[in-house]
Amino acid sequence: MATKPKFTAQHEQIARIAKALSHPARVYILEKLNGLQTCCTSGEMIGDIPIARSTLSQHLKELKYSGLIQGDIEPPKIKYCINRKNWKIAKMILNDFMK
Amino acid sequence: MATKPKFTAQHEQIARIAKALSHPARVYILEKLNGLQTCCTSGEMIGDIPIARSTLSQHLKELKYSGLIQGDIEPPKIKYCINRKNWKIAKMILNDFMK
DNA sequence: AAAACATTTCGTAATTTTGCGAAACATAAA
DNA sequence: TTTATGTTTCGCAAAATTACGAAATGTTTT
Repeated sequence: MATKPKFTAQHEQIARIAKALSHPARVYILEKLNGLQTCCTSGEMIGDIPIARSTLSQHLKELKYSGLIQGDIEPPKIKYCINRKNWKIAKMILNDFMK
Repeated sequence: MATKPKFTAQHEQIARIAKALSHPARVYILEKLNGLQTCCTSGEMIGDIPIARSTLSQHLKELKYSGLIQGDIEPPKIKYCINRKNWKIAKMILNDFMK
């Protein structure tokens, strides 16, 4: 019996991770938070990229939703950091896929 | 003088590669062509995924445009293969980014 | 020349993404 | 309590993505 095929959960997971990395602003954010080993406020990021504050905020929200970053509130600022656990998982999944 | 920042070429390159991987149909195609070490026609792929032939064709076109795959015409079929050179480059760039 | 085959292109629609400025929110300082 | 600071949410618009079926393309077989 020919059942209707679906995308596999694995393919969807890889696609979701890739999507998080699919915009230069998000690549910049992730690189800054991961590469420089620091947490960082949106105010410290906005000077480096050609988008409005509200747009940056949207990208941060998306990355938070993806689980790759997290935001720690330190009034009146919000310090964004890499979520090390999920970053490691994403790294393994992508590296394995690109083998 | 405060000049308007731009996204860097590197950030844009990473984003472009990630975008190619950001849809489950394209993940499936790349996995099939790379993982199974074979070339493959669109007719051989269509049975495995829940999209129309014309939509699959669009995704193939996008992957061709990204440089990650290539299509060799063998009338009346078209055999799609991984572009090993570009795949290797993409792999290095992504792995380095995810370090 | 007609029919069959494999695939793409076209036209179009629905949805998602990206972007901005204005307004709102929350906290701290004056 | 007003003002200042840092950031997000809202409302909206423009652009890009995803999707489909129908028609077109190019090739081989009959």
